[in-house]
Amino acid sequence: MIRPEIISQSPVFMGITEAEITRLFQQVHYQVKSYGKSDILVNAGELCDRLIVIQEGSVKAEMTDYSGKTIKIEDLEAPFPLATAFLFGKNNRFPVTVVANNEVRVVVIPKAEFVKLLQWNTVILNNYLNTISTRAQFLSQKLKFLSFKTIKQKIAHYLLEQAGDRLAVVELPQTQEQLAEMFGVTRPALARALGEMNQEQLIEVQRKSIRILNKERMNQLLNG
Amino acid sequence: MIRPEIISQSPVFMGITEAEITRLFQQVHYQVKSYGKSDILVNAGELCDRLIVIQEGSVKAEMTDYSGKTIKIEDLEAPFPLATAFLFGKNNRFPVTVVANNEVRVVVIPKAEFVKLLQWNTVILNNYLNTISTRAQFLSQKLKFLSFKTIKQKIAHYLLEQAGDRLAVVELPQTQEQLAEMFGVTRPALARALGEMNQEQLIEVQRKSIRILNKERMNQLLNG
DNA sequence: CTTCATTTGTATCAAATGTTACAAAACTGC
DNA sequence: GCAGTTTTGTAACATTTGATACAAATGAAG
Repeated sequence: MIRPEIISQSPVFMGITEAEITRLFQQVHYQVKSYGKSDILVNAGELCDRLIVIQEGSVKAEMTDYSGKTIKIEDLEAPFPLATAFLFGKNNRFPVTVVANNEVRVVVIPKAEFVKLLQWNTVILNNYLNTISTRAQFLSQKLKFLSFKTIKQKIAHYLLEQAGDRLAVVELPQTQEQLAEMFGVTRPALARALGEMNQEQLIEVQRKSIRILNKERMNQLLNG
Repeated sequence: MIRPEIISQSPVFMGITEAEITRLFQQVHYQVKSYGKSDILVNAGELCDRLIVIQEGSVKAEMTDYSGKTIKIEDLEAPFPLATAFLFGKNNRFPVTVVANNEVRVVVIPKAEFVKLLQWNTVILNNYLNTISTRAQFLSQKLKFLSFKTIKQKIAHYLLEQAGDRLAVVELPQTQEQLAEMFGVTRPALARALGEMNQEQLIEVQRKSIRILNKERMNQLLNG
């Protein structure tokens, strides 16, 4: 029923041999469920009391707004787990409705059984802790980034972070277009801000190559 | 050395009897360390490979900016744990420097030992998972809120959330001043946005009482 | 009711950014 | 080198919001 060769590729079960997975799953209760295209796997608001791992096919997560319209949030495919971030915590309800994109087969492990796996197997425990911790760290980073109001602040933060303690020339690894999207601003606005910082002798812009001229004043931008 | 009556109040060890805590701590390696006022417990950037629980006193978390100036981030006191969010995950380094505010005594549990505790004791495991999951959910919420660009969007989101499926009149539980701060905008800007939405027949504002007139168009604000 | 403090509504101006458009520069494949 | 595409620089204008100020409305205390 379960396919260890796929499960073992899932972030939560990574690093576990197929044999070990087979053995572990013999000792917990779980279900393998199949869905056809457009079937609903999970309704938004439903209690998240089980871990769902996609074994075959792909699903999409949709969010329903207050007027009832649905918006697609993301696609997930085998071997990824669903909503690892909502198995625990205060508000452990699915924030999204999950719909099958095609023929889908999933493994459903009740929360209590999954806790057993976490306690039995250090690798699974570490994998799971790493997964949600990494997510929290990612969100935290993103939040910090958004806390900077002006574009110049975002640029300053980004450049100082990229530069670290090393040399003062930062090579942009992306186009300004992509950077602008990361910053959540328009491309001309980003170019304008870069241009102004250039004039203010904060940085020296030469296409993708940016030299930091004044770390001190860059910081003042961020704090004072 | 450890004080079970304090540790048992810590979020991670909540729900465990003092006797059980004493027993558990006999089976893991840990240290109790003391610090004087202004001593540094942890330097930013240091590997976060241990759980630190404050047993007595209080500490402050400071962040050092790129020019070397330090900014206070938050205060933490007994019986709270330090940096639970950074024990696991990809980037498990302390993001802040931790400094003692006064005479401080902490319990330090190496990561590997803490993993043992998680595997031995379901309550600790659940507490810890709940702690970091709740944090991730909180961050996720906050991020969603910040993703709304205009003040009107923030108002629409807030009102629709408050209203839920129930009646269409929302009583503001705070002053506009406080609401404005929550939204990260100035008070006059909030009042202006409310006034405009009033004119546009989206809502009917009467001081702290706001009636939602058109849910459909409120949603259009959020999405399209 | 009167007086004072708080809260709310409104106006004006400046700053920052979005929107749109276009040209210059750099890159790509030939 | 050349033609076409992508990327970048720049401009003009509209929109949104911040900053500041002040008046009107409300609420609280006497």
